[in-house]
Amino acid sequence: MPRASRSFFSRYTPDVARDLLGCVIVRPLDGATLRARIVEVEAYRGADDPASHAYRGITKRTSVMFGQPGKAYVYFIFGNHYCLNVTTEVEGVAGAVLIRAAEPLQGIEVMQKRRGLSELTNLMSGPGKLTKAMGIDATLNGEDMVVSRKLYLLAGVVPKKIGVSTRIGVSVGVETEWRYFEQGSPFVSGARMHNYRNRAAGGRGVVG
DNA sequence: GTTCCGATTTTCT
DNA sequence: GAAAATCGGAACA
Repeated sequence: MPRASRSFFSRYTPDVARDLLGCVIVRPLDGATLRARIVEVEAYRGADDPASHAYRGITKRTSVMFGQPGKAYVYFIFGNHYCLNVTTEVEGVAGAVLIRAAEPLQGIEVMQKRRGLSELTNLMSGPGKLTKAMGIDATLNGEDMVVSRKLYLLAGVVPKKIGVSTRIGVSVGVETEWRYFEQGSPFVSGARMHNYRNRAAGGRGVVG
């Protein structure tokens, strides 16, 4: 499979998010090549999306979201965790897709060692877990995934059954259903029950 | 099984 | 100074 191209990312963010399902993250690390298939994502935009970091415009942190599409946007959260996004939309327009969960494919022993546990369904079932398993941190912020050798994406086949729901862990923009996941996959984020309870109960629809 | 809670630090107001 | 696109562990049932 070829890499996802610049034009793939240079589109309306929710569309890119949905099409990223089934794509493969590649991360050479510790003498191995880690690979994982994306099963859960969320879209974030700009001025029209109060849940987005870019809602209030360009800052030092969000400048990557306004730049060229196809770049890694990595940020640090809650004192412990990194989250991996890929930028979208044409240059000058804010957008990014948060990679929330993936299915381990290759380099599994390295991931297990990094995470300190062996259960496959718990290795990358959440944005913080995924970055820890793949050794992704702030040094990769701004990395161009269209050409990088450290971190990139291979085009994949979008799953037949895609679930849609509201985004997890946000306190504003809670009614916007921009979370997409492979329905029935055991690798999606278990996401605390209380995150779903008053919302979309794990998704309600099939799109695509 | 579910629910609650604290860690820890960057970024922006 | 407050909030944050989270996680793992502890408590309880």
